[in-house]
Amino acid sequence: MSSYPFDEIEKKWKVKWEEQKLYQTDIQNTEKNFYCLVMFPYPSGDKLHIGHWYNFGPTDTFARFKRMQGYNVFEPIGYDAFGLPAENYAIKVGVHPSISTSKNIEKFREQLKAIGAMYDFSKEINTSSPEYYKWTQWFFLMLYNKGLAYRKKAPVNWCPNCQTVLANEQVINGQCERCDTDVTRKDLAQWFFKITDYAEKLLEGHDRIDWPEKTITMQKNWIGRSEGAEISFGVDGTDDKIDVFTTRPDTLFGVTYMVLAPEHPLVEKLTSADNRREVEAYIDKSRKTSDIDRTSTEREKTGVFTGAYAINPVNDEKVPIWIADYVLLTYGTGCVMAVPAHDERDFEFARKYGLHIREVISPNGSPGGELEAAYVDVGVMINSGQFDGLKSDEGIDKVIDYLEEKGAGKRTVNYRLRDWLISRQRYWGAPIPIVFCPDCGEVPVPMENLPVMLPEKVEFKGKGESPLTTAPDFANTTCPNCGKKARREVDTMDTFVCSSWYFLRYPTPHLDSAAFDRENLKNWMPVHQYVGGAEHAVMHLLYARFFVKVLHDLELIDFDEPFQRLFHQGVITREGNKMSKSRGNVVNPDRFIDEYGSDTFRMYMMFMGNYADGGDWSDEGIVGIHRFLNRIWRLVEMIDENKPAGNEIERSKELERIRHYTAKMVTQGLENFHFNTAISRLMELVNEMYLYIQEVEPAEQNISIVEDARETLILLLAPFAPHLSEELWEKLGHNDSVFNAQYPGYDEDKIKSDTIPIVIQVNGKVRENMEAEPDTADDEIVDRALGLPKIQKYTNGKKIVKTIVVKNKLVNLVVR
RNA sequence: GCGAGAGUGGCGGAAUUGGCAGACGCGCUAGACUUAGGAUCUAGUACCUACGGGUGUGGGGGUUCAAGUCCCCCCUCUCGCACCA
Repeated sequence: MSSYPFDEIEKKWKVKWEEQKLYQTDIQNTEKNFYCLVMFPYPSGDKLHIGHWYNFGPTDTFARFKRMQGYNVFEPIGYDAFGLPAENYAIKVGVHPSISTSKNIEKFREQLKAIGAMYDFSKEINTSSPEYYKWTQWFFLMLYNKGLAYRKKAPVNWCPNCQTVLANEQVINGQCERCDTDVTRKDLAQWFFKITDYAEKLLEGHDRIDWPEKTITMQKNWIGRSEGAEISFGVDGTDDKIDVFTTRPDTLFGVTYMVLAPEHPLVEKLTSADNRREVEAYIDKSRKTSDIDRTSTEREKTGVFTGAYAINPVNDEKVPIWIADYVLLTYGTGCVMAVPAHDERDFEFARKYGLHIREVISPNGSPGGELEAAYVDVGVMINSGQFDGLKSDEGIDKVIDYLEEKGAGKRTVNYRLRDWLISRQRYWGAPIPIVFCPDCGEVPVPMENLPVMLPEKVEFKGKGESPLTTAPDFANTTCPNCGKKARREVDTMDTFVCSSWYFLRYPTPHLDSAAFDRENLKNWMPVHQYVGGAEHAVMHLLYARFFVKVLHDLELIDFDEPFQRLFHQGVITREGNKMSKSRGNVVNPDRFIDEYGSDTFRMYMMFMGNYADGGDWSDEGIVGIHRFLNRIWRLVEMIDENKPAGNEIERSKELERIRHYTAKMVTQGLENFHFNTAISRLMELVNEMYLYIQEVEPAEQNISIVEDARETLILLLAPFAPHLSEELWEKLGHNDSVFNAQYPGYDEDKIKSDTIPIVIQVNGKVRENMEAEPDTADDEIVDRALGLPKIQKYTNGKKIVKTIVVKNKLVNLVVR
């Protein structure tokens, strides 16, 4: 295929842009700033894959568009460089993570440059550099000092493959988010961030950000706010209390038994001698059951009786206390009051074990006899003492009021969200700046001693203990408080901690007096446009919001949401299948960049389909875009070689109309990330220009319209195909970069044509078309339509019962 | 199981305050140019047709002058949640 010299052009402009420092953003600028951000990559040993390109290429097109619209655009890039692959590589091959990581970053940087994006490489970030992780540690201490970081022993998620603990968010369907290994439980002392304190603020902020509805819903569900009451049950024959959380206090009179999670601390104490063996066997069994099995809704519920009884505070009734593994220790108080008549799970359980079922909510106010299934909807309270006859939804409040009066319960809000477990038993992460002193206990490393440097010399064994234990110089230290011998914390931080604040660092990546520059961030934050994968909805995107809200509460920043507008790119498939190494259907970008150039490659990705939906890659499809760019290249040449020299008006009208229409549609398309249709409109403009220069002799061609169309085309193309457009712009005689040029506007009046095609239907079927002037009166349109021979064929001898006119669009004649 | 989204030519995909279904591209067909062309330019391309038309947006019903678009039922796929008391 003959081709424009893309190789030469792309090389030429990459060098020129770098020489001119075209993309170094003036960070001190205060007006019309635009912060356009992509989720920074993990620099793996592999090259940039197509998913990176799909995230970065189209986003750069958007950023360039904003720049040409006159914004001072900041488009930074960096490396989320701490993480497991580098460490696993060290275990396998013996290359130190710091070496492999810096090598990978070098490679990545070269690849990123191939995209031809406006990255300001002078603002690059590397989360694994001490210059950066010093401030990650500072964040830890800040949270620690505010009581938002704490250490506690708890049953935690353990990935046997990664040999480390995981946060709840990082367990997907009972499997490790990274490697899909089944996660197990371990009792370990671990560090947590108190994100639960921010549940309410995280929910409130959702109303003020322009994010995909789906992502907001996922966060809301993850936080899982529910309103209800905490109710205190006595334990028969003891002074113990069992607190339960319920959203249905209106069903309190229907409680016929209680269920505790098997791991609940009270179980040991409550269990009677007669039941002990059975209870212990059950606890043992449920410990061995994996979480995936335990939380499967398919599985039949099991449980055992403890031999103890609880006292219902509203009616002093004695009800048996059971344990069952469908009750989760981690939600609410770890126990539930069971109301089998009005809860499906309790109903199933009661049926199986022959427990009593008492109806207390009736659909119509009268008892319904034996229930076939749990009735969970609103109804009228019955068998509920003084509350009988109340509508159950009103009863909720009344019952809580009564309990509060009696001191047996209170109104509460419960959340599904758990605190964020941030410690990891791995080497390649930011060390947690804490020292354990035999006398002083847990002591934070003083801020001025940061960073706590990762030791170089450690053993990589992958044994489930932090490799930092193998560095005596690191692990053994002195207490910052009393100076005695002490031990350092050897766990490192979850890499999601590093990525929770990187966007604050980009404008001032080398600042050594603070993590970020508060005054400067006033000009840049919140990020105006953030683009990245949807898989981070309840991980990175929730953590980053948490960090920003904490900083805002501490009055260290002046905004409380990090990302104003968020967009998730879709996933690229091949022949309808996800790309994966195991399938062997991965597209290697390099091959296509060699063959067609990076302009073609990035533009084809945008043309494949809707950006939010992803698209299906086709080795053949890409030639369409390559042809299109060639067609533009030739078009510009052809116009140069046969210069228009006339001013004809008739034929050029349509060209002029399309030029303005295209500018409008491309502008709107880019604003909304509709790259694919924007490119289609550009193609239409090119097609029309070809027709014009072929149908009209150069001597007749309207100079100003052709020149304007050509210039507009290049300007509109520039965000999509930056190298080619820059070259063509230069060819047109411009000295300055096309990216310093102004984005073309359009004239609405010129988009309107003199006549509009009107569709004529008879009984809803299209029978004829005609041209009419815009806004022609309805009567006239109908008269003209009735006069057309083809229409008369359908109306002759028939009665017109109704006429519908849609202005400037169609006429429908209903005949009988 | 629950929730959300999607299903349109041979292919990727356009078009939803209801108003010509299939923009744009791939592929295919024809013509032009050409020594040649897997380059380029132009035109055509949903299906059926006794050439009058008729039928078509996963399937079946409905509302309407008019339905890919709205309503009801069903099928398939994708994503999210999965005993959250």
